[in-house]
Amino acid sequence: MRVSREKFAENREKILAVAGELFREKGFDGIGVADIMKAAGLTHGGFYGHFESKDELACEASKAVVSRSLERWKEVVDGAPGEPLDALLAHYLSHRNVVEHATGCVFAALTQEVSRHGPKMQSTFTGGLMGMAAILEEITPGETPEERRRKALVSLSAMVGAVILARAMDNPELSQEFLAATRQELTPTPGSTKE
Amino acid sequence: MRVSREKFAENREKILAVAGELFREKGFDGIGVADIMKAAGLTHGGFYGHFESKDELACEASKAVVSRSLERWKEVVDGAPGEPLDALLAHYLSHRNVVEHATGCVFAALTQEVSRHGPKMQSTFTGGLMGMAAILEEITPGETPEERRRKALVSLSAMVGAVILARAMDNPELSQEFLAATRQELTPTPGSTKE
DNA sequence: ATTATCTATAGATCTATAGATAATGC
DNA sequence: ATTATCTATAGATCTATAGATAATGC
Repeated sequence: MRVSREKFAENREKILAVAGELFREKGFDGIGVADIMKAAGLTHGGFYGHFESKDELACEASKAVVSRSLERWKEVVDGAPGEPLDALLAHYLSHRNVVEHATGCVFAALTQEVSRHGPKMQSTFTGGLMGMAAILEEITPGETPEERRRKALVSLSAMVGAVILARAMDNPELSQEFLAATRQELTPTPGSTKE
Repeated sequence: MRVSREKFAENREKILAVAGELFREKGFDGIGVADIMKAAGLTHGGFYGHFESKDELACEASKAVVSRSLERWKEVVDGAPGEPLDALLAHYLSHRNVVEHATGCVFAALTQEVSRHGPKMQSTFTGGLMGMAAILEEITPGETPEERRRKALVSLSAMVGAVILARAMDNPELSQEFLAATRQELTPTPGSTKE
């Protein structure tokens, strides 16, 4: 039951896409190769023609999702009608990003597992997070580059942290409170350089 | 090879202590019952005399670690020579908390897995995080209770977020930069109510 | 007699591979 | 002939249990 070269490449992309969602939803250790392949509409055994191991899939799928996430941030910032930082905060600190684990922020879903998965995974996440920090630096007010860099790292920590904590809450009001508080505190006061 | 009532209780505590460390180090799905029992110096089969299931152990071990973590925060705040918030930031945003996963902050280690482990686990983490937010509220400057509550939730998000992101970095300088930036930005400017 | 622990194992699940199958592309 | 996928399975690991063992505590 061989398929064409083109279909082969298509199947690989499908596996990556499905894995990107299932890993975010259930964690790297929470989903197996067989179930990923089933979700992709393929058989378990076919997997090893595409990837050497589950670990390689985890790295490739993460790289793809991190990369797409960074592009999305750039789109939001570039397409913002008003203040880019306001648009980014509204985009990221959303109800959707709290409840939709499979398609939500990869950093809010998988960062805690990264240090357990070796240097390749760490460098993928480091690259992604530094890309996001660079975007924040550009749109964050501050008197010096150092101050903007500092605020960018703290905003990034607070944004990802707020979504992670919001996801752990046992009631939606508290989740919402984390989002609203973070959005308000990270929004610069107009007419003031000091936050 | 029965042991005394007292030793039985001691064994249970040992299992909880060892599980608390191994879960933080390897994640709930990254360590098995057999290895936890071996680390506690007991046999695999003996486990089910102490706990009904691995899930019950995960809940009990989390509850214990969360509770101890909250007590530690209170100690740090109550025993601070100067500003309590400075002491808490120094305590939490430390190199130790980035590299020592097994004995470091349980929220920085396991929060992302909480939503996948049912309502009992969620309520344990919610309770712990709300306790920490309450401590922060008391020591955070602000003109109204609402402002202090808001700042407490954002500080908590930024603190936990910074440690989580610092742990994912592939080089120690960036880890340190997350800690230093967060510590500096969350420290209130003296003589100003507005941060 | 009760009970905490141990040995041994059932049954499920997971990663990875071997060999068969069948369609592609030279 | 090559190669992408499928079926089937090996081998490891994991949770949970059954039954034996031996020390405690009435």
